[in-house]
Amino acid sequence: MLTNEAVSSVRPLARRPAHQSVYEQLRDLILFGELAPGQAVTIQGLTRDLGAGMTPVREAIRRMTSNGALSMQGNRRVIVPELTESCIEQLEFMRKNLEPELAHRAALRITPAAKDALKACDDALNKAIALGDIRGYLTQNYRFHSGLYAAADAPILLATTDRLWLRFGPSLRVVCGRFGTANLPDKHAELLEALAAGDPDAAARAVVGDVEQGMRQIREALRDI
Amino acid sequence: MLTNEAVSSVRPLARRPAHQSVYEQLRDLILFGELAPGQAVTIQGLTRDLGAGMTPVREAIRRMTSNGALSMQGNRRVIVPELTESCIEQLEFMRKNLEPELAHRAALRITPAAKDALKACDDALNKAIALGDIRGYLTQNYRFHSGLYAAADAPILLATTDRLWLRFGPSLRVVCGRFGTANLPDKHAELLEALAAGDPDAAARAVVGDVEQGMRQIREALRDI
DNA sequence: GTGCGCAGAATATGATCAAATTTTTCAGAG
DNA sequence: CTCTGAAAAATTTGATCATATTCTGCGCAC
Repeated sequence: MLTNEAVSSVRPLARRPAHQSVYEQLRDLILFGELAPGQAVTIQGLTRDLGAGMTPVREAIRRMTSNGALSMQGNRRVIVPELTESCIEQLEFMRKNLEPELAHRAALRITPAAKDALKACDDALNKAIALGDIRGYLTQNYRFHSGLYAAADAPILLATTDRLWLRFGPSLRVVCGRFGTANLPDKHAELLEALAAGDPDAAARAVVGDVEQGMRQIREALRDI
Repeated sequence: MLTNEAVSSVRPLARRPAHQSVYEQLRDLILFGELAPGQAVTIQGLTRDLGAGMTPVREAIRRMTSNGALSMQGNRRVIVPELTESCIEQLEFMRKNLEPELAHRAALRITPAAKDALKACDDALNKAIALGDIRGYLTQNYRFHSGLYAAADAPILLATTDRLWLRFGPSLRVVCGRFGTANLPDKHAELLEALAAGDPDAAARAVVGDVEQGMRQIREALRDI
């Protein structure tokens, strides 16, 4: 999604700034469950792990705290926040307001090429599920939703939704560790059919179902821990 | 334990980090229309204006771009974004989803002391209107809404709403410059009555009205320019 | 119109200072 | 003698700055 960020395709030869690259690496760490909820994130740790200088790392951490994806304690430590029941409820409320709307708008505008890309993404997702590849599942699932919502041409809704995903990203690994990736009934097929039929309302309904299913699994996984 | 308490109470002026202070100053500049849409924001300009070092300023700017309150161009310039019609539509959609919900929740939980504070805030707001004090009007209006929503005890919804306000903040000065502050029919009184009556639905309706009114004025003001 | 510096701004580094945490030390009670 | 717990040293980490480097935009010669 990355709507706030510079579009590299405008100038593909320009060397990307380090802070940008660090930010994206940190984003992936959070989004795909490489960082555990409650874990401390230190500047010097990231400079070591990512091989970057201190300033770019600081900026990336600041951006992430601003996104709510990291939280700064009263003492100046930064941790990956743990989701409370209240957080989950708020995230579900917002997701159910935003993502169906994005799907609805996307269904009205999506190009055939983008539909094909989504289909390919869903195939890769199913393959990852079959292989028990959690990282692959999380990556493709994000790319699927991200690709769909990008077609809505609504950058502010998109950026806001992205931030929500960053909030529950760290908990997804826990969910997958608990349930595996096998028993997830697939709302994506329903969504792809709605897109093929050009039915925005059906697309929105499919996304509502996907969101409800996802948040229910997060809730249950965190309740058991 | 006791020694730690003693030490921290002896020194109640816990020095706030500069980057935090700079961020808050920058936030106020944006929120209360001190920065015009389209205006360039430079690091060195802010270091001069705010008397801060470069690192804290850089971090504050990064946080703001991450909030969508500033936008970084492909080249490494940072500007205050101008609202398009599409942006306004998205902002209105989100505000009408979020702010009535916050008001509803706040009405269920707000304490009498907080109600009094809101009333005082509304009085100050009306006084600012009477004096034609635009800065005071913007400040009190933000404090009124912010104070109400804080009572909802929903930090994620609150943070998201705050970011929306940052997006249209720079355009408010234009609105006030065009219309003055006199002809704003007051939804706040309606809201205060709903709070006094303990009627969450009425509070939510009042906020819907306030949002519609505010966004309509932004739309009209920007259309005329 | 194209290419070449030049000024200015942004990026990034490492040093330095300050704060917090962890480890060590040590006195005294049991 | 050992164990406990708090004070103090040591270490880790964060915050800030000065400075070097890189990039962009613009003027100017050709």
